[in-house]
Amino acid sequence: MRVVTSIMRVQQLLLTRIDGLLKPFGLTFARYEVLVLLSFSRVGALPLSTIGERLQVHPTSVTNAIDRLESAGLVTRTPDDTDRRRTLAVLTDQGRATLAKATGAVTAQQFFLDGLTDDDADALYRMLRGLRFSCGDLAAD
Amino acid sequence: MRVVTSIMRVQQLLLTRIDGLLKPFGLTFARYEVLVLLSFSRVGALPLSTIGERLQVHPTSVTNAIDRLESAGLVTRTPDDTDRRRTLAVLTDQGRATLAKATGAVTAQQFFLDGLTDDDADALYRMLRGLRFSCGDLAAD
DNA sequence: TAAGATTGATGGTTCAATCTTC
DNA sequence: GAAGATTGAACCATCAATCTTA
Repeated sequence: MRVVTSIMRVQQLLLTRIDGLLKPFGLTFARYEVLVLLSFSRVGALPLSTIGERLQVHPTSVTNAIDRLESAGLVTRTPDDTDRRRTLAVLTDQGRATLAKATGAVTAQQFFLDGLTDDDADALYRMLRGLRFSCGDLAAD
Repeated sequence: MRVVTSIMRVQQLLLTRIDGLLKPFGLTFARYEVLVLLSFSRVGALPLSTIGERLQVHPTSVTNAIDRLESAGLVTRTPDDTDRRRTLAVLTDQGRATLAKATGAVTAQQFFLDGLTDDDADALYRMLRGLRFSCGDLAAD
């Protein structure tokens, strides 16, 4: 049970820390993840439903994130002609540029340097992945 | 970086799962933690500021949680005579009873049985604790 | 009927500002 | 002035209900 509360605390600490790093770019971690996902899709465009599946979040969260990214000019909404129920989120040039800068700021920080070695980080990742599976998370990074 | 996103996912999965277990008792994990903390204090009463420090959350979160716990009749607010700036949250008999039932429901679940051994869980806890320290969390459970 | 997206509601967190009391 | 608690605002997450389209 103490493991559970520890995960909650660490998540909170990491989130506020990362959000602080992303704030100068007008981003939060949630929106940053969307940009990263779009940049991985080499077309730079993805249906909102796909974004929700990959990030394991509710459709409402995707709509909210895209709303704000669109307001900031980092993403545009485009109808999908093959299936007109779908809406595509398209990464703009400005979105790609700010993503590059934001990634630089995030990766410049070393969150684990003080406490963990590379081997420990790897072991930690594998245990967390095991937890995700046992909680019913089918998506593996 | 994948460790960070994994922590976020696991936290989300665990939270929705635990919240689901606590819902029949009219509780959430945040409010459950407050009740647990109060029950540990053998007087069953704690200043709101102390609750915030122990749980590492903002004063606003404590006010919010106590508001709802008080509405449910699980806690009462009492002024502190020694320092009248402070407000004491007092665990009621009903609060103690629902806490007992809720704890039974939570501990009946084994979140890690599928994926982790006891040794792994212990190693996981120690690594998470290391992360907390390197993030500036001085409170150790 | 079902899938994709949106809106409105609720609960959680934080911050900024305020009010009372030390 | 500083500490403790509260209020109002902002953001992120969920669910329930709705609307359009397959």
